[in-house]
Amino acid sequence: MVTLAEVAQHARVSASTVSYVLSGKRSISAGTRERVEHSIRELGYHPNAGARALASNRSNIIALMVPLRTDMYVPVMMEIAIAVATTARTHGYDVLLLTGEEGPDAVRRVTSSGLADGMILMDVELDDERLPLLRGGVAGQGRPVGEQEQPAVLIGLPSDTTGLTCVDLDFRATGALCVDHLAALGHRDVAVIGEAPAVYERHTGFAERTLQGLRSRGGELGLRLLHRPCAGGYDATAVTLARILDERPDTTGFVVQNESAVEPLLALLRQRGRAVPEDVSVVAICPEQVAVQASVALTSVALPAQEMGRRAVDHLVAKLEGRGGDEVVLLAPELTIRASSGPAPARP
Amino acid sequence: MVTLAEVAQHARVSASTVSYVLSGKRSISAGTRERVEHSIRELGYHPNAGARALASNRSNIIALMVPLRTDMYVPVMMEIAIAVATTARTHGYDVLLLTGEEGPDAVRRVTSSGLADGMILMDVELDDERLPLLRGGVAGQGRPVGEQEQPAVLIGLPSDTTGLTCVDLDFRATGALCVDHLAALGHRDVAVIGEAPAVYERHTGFAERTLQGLRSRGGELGLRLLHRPCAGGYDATAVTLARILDERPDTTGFVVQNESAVEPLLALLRQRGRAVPEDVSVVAICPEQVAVQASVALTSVALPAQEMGRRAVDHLVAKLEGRGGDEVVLLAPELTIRASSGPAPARP
DNA sequence: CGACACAGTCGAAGCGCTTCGACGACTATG
DNA sequence: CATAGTCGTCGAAGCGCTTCGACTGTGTCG
Repeated sequence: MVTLAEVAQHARVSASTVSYVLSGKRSISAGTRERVEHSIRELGYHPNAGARALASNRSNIIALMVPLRTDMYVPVMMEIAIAVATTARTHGYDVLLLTGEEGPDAVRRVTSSGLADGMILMDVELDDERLPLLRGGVAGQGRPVGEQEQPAVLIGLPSDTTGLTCVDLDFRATGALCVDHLAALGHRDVAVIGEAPAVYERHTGFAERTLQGLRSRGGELGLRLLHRPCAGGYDATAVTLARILDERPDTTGFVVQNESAVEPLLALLRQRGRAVPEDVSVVAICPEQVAVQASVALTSVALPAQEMGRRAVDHLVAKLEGRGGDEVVLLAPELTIRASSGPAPARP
Repeated sequence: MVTLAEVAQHARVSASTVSYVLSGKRSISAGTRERVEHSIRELGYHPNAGARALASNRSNIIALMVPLRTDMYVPVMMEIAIAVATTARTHGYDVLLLTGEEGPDAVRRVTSSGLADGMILMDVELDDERLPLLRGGVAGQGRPVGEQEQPAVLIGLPSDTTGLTCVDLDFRATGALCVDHLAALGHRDVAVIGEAPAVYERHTGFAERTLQGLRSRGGELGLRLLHRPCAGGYDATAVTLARILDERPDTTGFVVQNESAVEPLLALLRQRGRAVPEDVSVVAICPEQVAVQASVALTSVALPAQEMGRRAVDHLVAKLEGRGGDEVVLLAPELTIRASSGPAPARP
């Protein structure tokens, strides 16, 4: 193992000089810098992470807490995780992968052991038990003794965002956008095939916010909106669709939020002789890829997974460097019109 | 921040005693142990990771290198990653998430900075460029100067496994198992819908090995086997299926390896009036969940993602603790019969 | 032309932990 | 009863790095 001292010796300078060449925190003459850099390359030196963390009190590691359950949006999670990892690298950080399993304990462990400099949390619930540990110092509202603030960014939006930095798609606007589109095409009866019931029971923000957006805009536009949670998969979707058409036979518009209900829905509609988009229109909220690869290319609002991962890291790094404070970033949804939506059929 | 020294002071013992209580490397009297543990709890002490890594030369971190591309098997990757993370925690390790992006450099960086104690690599190619850095000391075959061995476990199987520890599903046996099943049901013309062409071009081991298994057993049993790569998604699958039925109209058995071709295939067969399983049988190689949720519950060989993640960690930890050496672990495939396969229809 | 700023370098302290050797107090052994 | 061994504890020496203050030499200004 090559150490700083060996590099220093090889370059005939002191250890501190090598350190300053590496960090750039003091000016170094061009000649010295070159000699040192040459020695570093020649010896294949890599600074020891532990020593660095100990001395500088920064680990250059970001913790990423992913949900343990794999019941939803797995590809989206993965995409976010990968975007986080690659973006972090461009800032010189590595990413530590935590699962939700440990819950708040993980936050405490990582914070107080100095394992990570900051953390990014995915799949935040509306009233997440980890939040108290993360909130910035709010005036007159100290944290429990011995707990210090951990710079953090949430991907998702809890109900109370004070002292928190959050990045998320604007799901309210997303819901509104879907409704707008269908209403503009003349649809009056719209069904919403939502996430699995468990997702609502957990009070996952995005699902509820989408619904709010759908409902409030739907109300404004005078649509008849029917929302049904759906576990996804073929059988569950079949049941959900049957119930919907039973209750509201005139339904001509569908908004689907559960990506694992998308393909089953299309197949079922086909089976029932309802052509897409001639008889019914379908708008999905799902990753681009799912929309494009579906058996009917789907009009959809994309889930900008990469963008969210990138933004989360950028904000966290800004915080770590003392720039920028708490902030809620809501990404504007974009609707892409594809082949699954069209004018509502003429009323009989 | 609470330090070891403060705990020691609080418990009225020396710092080293606290350290030994924590590590258990020397015997401690029950009374002292209790006092120390009490102080630790009371002060909310968490050892500083950097200091620990520096002094002990072990970081208690495992690096997990996931493929950058998200073109295949994303849920499987995610499941493996989560299994790795949770299993690692049970051994007292955390997991560092690396993307394939940096390639061999990431291996070098992590190795020589002491960031991680060992690594797990996913999506290994047959002749992966990272392998030379990982191979154990093979007799008479030293590593380049300055490179030291990094304890590693691969998930996947390269062509040359000398000096390597690998964990994978036995894809050869998997292929054979699929063919066996179809042959036993009387199918003579079997088509294989494989992974995307790019996967074969990269020489990803599992795809080629599955094919070998299919072909060799198919040959023994006298089947007519037709293999076609398929990018997945509806359109690509439609093209692939059309070609297959064009070339071999008598095809009654399908083996599908690309999970994103599964649902499209079922829809397309339905459309062409070929009933599953009455007219054609389908066997899939995919995660359990996909098989169960499909529009026809699929007879399948499951991809044991969790199992692979767990095993990889267990083996790596064993290595790190000096137990066990290089080894290739091939998990035996298991075929679950569901609704998508049945006796071949009588010949006209 | 002396005082002063500043760039460039060094030495040393110290980050919080592990671990080695030492040492006193006991217990077993012949 | 002397000797060896064992158990439980301590002190001190680092691990490899960052960073602070100090020092030297050069250029600048009044």
